[in-house]
Amino acid sequence: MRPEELPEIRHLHLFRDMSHANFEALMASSYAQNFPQGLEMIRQGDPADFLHIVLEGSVELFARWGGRECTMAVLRPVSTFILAASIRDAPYLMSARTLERTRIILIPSSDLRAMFRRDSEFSVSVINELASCYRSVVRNAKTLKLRNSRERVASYLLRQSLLAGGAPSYVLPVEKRLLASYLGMTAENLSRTLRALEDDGLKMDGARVIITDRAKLSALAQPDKLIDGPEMDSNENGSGLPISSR
Amino acid sequence: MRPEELPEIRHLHLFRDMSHANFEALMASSYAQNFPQGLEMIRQGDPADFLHIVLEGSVELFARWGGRECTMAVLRPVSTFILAASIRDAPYLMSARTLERTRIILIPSSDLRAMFRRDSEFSVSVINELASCYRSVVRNAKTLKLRNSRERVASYLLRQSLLAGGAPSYVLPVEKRLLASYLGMTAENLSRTLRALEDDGLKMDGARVIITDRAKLSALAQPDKLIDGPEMDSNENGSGLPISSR
DNA sequence: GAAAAAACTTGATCCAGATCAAGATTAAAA
DNA sequence: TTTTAATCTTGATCTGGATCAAGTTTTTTC
Repeated sequence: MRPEELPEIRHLHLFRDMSHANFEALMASSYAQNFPQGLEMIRQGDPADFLHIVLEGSVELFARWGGRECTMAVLRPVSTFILAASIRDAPYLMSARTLERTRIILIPSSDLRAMFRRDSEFSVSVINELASCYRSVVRNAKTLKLRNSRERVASYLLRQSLLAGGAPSYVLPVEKRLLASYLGMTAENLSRTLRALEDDGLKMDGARVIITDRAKLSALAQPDKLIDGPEMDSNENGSGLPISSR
Repeated sequence: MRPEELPEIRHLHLFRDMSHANFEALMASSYAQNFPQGLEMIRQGDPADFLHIVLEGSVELFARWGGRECTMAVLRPVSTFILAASIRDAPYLMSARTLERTRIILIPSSDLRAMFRRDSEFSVSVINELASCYRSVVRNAKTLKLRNSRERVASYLLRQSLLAGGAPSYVLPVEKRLLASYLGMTAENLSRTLRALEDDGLKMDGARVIITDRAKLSALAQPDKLIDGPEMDSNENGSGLPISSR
């Protein structure tokens, strides 16, 4: 692990409150690994031996069942993932693959578990992190059950715009194919939906999103604090396509 | 709060490992309340001032958006709910209403937060509980995104059968109307789907489920450990219709 | 126990979104 | 660059599940 990487990790909510010594100890048992693009580094069902941290690149969390597959989240630096499984010492519920060349830190789950038993500051951080992640997934489930696909698309685009500082124009952070799967629809249907939204204040130019009439788009998306956030605690994000580091 | 109730609460994973004194302290600041049937005791968006525990009766967690509404979980004694919101000191993401006359214990969130900062045994329990809940919701999201409604119904029925000790026949623990909403479908469609499953090893008699050909039904449901459980740790359940106490 | 109000079922119809099938773009590889 | 392989778009069609509309059964209330 490179020395300049430590502060980046330390800066995460999960680690910023623990003692220096304990942080060092945890990092000492961890190691970095570089993965090429498109590598399935975690297979659902495998034992969760490591907590993962993306340092560079990006990672897709996805789930498989039968022959089907769907995107559950995309993670970008710097964020942790697969925390709950590491803690429960249980099998991964999701698989993970790199979307590009990606650098990952691996923290042995057993060290992690030992650490929060020892460091009560850290255990509080773990609690907060897990609670945030939980709320993220609940939000996600709400969107899936309460909104139709057009509403999911519109609210996603508005949320992204907020994350881009309220900018009326920005570039999609992921391929449309992937976004479609994340939003629970087919790529074809996303394409059509984006086109249809041109009557409602949206313009697409390739991967560029241009919000031409925010009021109109909002009327359709009906963004809701209890689904789309933001969560008060600035940039937690738990796990959502909502890109951004946490 | 009645004295005979304390052991029931103490028995929950969340509380069984903390010191006697701390448990007593937490209970001292808590109080019980009885709600009539059909009362909306929690409204999404309200500040999460209390951790709730169902002692008697049953509670539906549901979400609203726009005019729509959907069931997210049903809780039965003895289980806690709305833990993550209490911890984050954040607004409830879901509403809750009683399905019958229900007795609830309310633990002030601030006391809860103070306690896990003080009692490290307790903080470990909170971590485990949250991690379990998280995994439950992820499972739920997987079912919603990967299975169609017939598959969700079939796998739900098989899961319930397992919870009933593998019995080939049991009574649905909730109204069909509610089950339908939980499974992300309309009541009409659930009705038709149950009927259609008669070709696949299922027989309904009112609220009674009779699995006439488990192999056939399983072939259709393709039950999966990573979606349908069980989670190793015996009866966690986080939040799912899967009834059962935790 | 009768009346009223739910929950449930069944049928007819409709529609959002999936699937199938080509093209059109864009990106990656040679 | 040229070639090759993705992703993305668009159109045509199909279908799972929603919606609408009665009935029927069960539960609740008086």
